[in-house]
Amino acid sequence: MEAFTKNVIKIIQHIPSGYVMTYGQIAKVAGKPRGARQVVRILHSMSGKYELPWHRVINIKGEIVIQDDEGAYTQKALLESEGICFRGNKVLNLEKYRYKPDADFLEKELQSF
DNA sequence: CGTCTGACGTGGT
DNA sequence: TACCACGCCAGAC
Repeated sequence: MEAFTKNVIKIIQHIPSGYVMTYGQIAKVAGKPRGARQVVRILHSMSGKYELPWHRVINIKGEIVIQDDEGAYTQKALLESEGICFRGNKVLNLEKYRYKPDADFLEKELQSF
C-alpha cells in the first residue's frame, strides 16, 4: 500500500471525538497538497475495511457533502452526538472544531516520501 | 491510449 | 454569502 494511503488512514484514525478535518487538510498533512480527491477515493475504498471515523471528515466549507441521503444523515447524527452543532448540513464554527495534528504525531507516525 | 468522473479547493464576480 | 469556472489527479472503461 502507498505511503500516502497509509498516512491518510493514520491521520483520520487520530482525529479525536468532537473534532473534524477537511479533505484538503488531510491530503496536505499526508504529503499531497492537491490530493483532496485522493482522500475521497481512499475513504470510499477503505471505510469498510478499517475502523475509520469517516464522519469526522468534511469539506473546507464545513458542509456534509455525501451523496447518499442516509449516509449524510448518519454522519450528521454522529457529529451532533459528539457535540458539534449544525445549521442545515453545515457545521457552525468550523475553525473551533478543526483538528490540527501536532508536530510530534506527524514526525513519529507518518511516512515521508 | 483518450475521456470521464468525483464525499475537493481556490479564485473571481 | 452564493455561484461558477477551472485546476487537480488517480481509477474506471
